[in-house]
Amino acid sequence: MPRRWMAGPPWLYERLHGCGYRYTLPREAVLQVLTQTPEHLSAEDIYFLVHARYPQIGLTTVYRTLDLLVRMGIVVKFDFGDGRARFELAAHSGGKSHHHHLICTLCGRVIDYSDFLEKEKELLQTTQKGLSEKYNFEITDHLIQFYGKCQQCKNAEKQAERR
Amino acid sequence: MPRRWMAGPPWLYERLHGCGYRYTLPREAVLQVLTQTPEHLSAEDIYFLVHARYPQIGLTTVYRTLDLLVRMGIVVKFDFGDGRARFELAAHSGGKSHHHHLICTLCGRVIDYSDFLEKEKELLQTTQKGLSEKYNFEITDHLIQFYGKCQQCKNAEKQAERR
DNA sequence: TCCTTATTGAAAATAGTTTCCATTTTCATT
DNA sequence: AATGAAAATGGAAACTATTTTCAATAAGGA
Repeated sequence: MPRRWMAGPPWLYERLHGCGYRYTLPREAVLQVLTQTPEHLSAEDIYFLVHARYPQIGLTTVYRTLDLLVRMGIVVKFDFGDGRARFELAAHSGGKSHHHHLICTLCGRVIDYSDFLEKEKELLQTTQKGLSEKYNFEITDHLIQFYGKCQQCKNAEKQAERR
Repeated sequence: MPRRWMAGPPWLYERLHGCGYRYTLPREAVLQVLTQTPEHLSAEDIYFLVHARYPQIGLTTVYRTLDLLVRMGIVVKFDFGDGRARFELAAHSGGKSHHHHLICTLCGRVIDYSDFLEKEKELLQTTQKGLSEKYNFEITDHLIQFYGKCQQCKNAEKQAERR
């Protein structure tokens, strides 16, 4: 039976119970933050946002909850190379639809894009098939990221040159 | 003038001096390890191998040296998601030719493969062009990795099921 | 050889994340 | 609604990879 404080996605209760997990406030609060904030939040970001509304929820629990949600496939964990993990809601759980990331190596900015995914799908299919045959390796996931210089950093560089 | 102890790649001296850096024993030792060991070594792995021959070289220096070599483009730094960086010699510096990585999410094993790179090249070109036009983002690098279950882990799973 | 400056090594600091453990909470069963 | 077993929590401490600090050392141009 749903709780009075249940304000997150209505499927969470069922989903947790289906896997033998309990429905708790921290779990709802974390998921709510991820649902309402479409950015690439770090565990600490999420902790602050959760903590603002529920000060009793600790950082440890946020980490544990994120880990659980990732294991359940509800949340996706990314590594943009700055030493801390980022989390976003999986597409099929109400998150942004399938997209990739452009990462600026100068300022760390992350740009989502969802163009050119057709080519990628092709690549994945070919590769997946070939590799599973050749190495008997079962691909379950992939990571495609592009690194470079964003518009803002390029402009800043030009400015610096003029002086 | 080359040192008596120079045993690493002969171009290292020139390369370092060309960038205003000094030619030192730790730098040579680290590069020598990377040249002789085609695996995906962590900083600590490299430290142990270097330390075996030159016990006076410290871990800090290994980190610093790797950082320098990465910045110079001689070494490539990877992140396979296990919390520590891995290093390999860049293809144009005598390392393995261009390849990608299959990462087993169960045992952490990393398999190099260099098939299916044509499709990837196509993808990169299309994407690079499109993104630089649309977002004014200058792509300088990319990361493509596949995750899944390796043959050994699949077999182990089957074994476990039989019991 | 001398001298400036880059480089080094050891120890301490840092940062993100995980573990420990006593307490609290969930929820199936009374 | 009360009970109790097991799961979940929070805070502190631990842990791990990496970085910084700083005094001592070494490189290499003069």
